[in-house]
Amino acid sequence: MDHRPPDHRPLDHRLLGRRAQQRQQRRAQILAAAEQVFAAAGFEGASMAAIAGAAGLPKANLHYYFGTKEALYAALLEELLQLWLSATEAIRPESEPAAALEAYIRAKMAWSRRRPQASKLFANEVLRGAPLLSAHLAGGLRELVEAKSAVLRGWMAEGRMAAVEPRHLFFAIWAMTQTYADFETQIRLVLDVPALGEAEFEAGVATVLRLVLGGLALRA
Amino acid sequence: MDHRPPDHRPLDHRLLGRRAQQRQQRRAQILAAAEQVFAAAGFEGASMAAIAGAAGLPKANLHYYFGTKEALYAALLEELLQLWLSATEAIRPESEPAAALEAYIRAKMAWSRRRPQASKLFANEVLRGAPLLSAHLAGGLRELVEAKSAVLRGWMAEGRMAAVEPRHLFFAIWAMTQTYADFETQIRLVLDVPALGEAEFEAGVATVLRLVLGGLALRA
DNA sequence: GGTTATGTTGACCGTCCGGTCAAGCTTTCC
DNA sequence: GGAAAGCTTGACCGGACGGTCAACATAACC
Repeated sequence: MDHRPPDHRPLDHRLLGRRAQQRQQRRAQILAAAEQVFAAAGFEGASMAAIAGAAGLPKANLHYYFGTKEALYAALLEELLQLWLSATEAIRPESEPAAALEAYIRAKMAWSRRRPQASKLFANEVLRGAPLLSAHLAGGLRELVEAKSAVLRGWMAEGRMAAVEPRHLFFAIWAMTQTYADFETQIRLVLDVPALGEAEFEAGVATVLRLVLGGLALRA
Repeated sequence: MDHRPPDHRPLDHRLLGRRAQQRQQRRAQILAAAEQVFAAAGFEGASMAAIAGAAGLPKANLHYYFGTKEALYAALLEELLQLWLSATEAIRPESEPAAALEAYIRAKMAWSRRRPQASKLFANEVLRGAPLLSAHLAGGLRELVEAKSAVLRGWMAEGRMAAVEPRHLFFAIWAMTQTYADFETQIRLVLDVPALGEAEFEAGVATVLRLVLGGLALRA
């Protein structure tokens, strides 16, 4: 039945990697399902059975790959934190302040639009006191904020933007942009629309840009 | 042993109300404990046994007063929603825009400082899609936002503040102020302080005021 | 081809949780 | 004083959940 030629390449990397490849695909499959279920139900509310169902795999298989529910959750969070941190790239000393902040705000808003579950998951974890993430928040995130705050302080010293406490400015931008993912339900109900679409995100971007750029005297 | 004089006032309201009084006190006692536990662990993560322990009562007693866990949670949410809504009182047509918005922002910030658990509880519910609150959000909250948005639109038409979409302005203010309660863990870790105190909230108020008032051209 | 390492899976287990209940206690009312 | 109504509580129940395991399947290696 099988007419493929015999394989004479026992050391071929494509063959050697077959298991590793499947292994990676399974992990990604489980993580994707876990993101949906954890975001919708929270850590406690989500069940391994529900995640297994969403992934189309038996429950015991998840335990084979990740050991425990908590380890699966932690793996997911670490993956998402990388995304979270990467959005600050626009803020560099040689950039124009207004353009850099606008790019940053647009990037965060786009993330809220495209990956709302990821944002919700993150919010949930922080809301609970970040039991699995506090080390990363106190480490990598803090360092990043310090570095980017130094850039903003430089711009302030040069008179290129109003003087504010940069870290609180970040808190404000994070809050305003992530609210369109985390509090999507509330925004949807207040606006009386079935779902947040292009128009709502455009209005959100416009509002956040006006407050941040206007508040920092970056636009007349 | 008991030398108190016999009670000749069978119709006295103070006596008639004794049970009702105790009943109300028990309810408040349970609700206060529930607020702590639900905020710390979320709806699914909280157990009736934990709430009972925090309240210093046997678990069966909670069920006597509230029936089910969900009913207890719903009773708590309704109570908190009233607090939430009452903060908008500062925004009235005859007020000065800058003063009204400043009072509103300070009120919301004060609430984040004094009742962080309540804010977290609310955030948790909305994050989950507001299964028990969507009716109130689509009803009372929406009406209130519409009414207050009309006030802001009036000010804009009179040229007393910059023209923005008022509902999105509310989303931004809610997000920025509540983040000091909901994301307190993250803010604490980034700022590298053991707890958010007077100084941190002052800096937060200053930042939010600058963005909102500056963004709306209400201060030079 | 045979042996070993790696994956897969249904069945099972101990624990915890929301909720119930019956028995007893306290207040109210006559 | 005594009956009725309301409140308190320890003990219990069924179900769901995280996690384990042994048996089996597949791929890798010699």
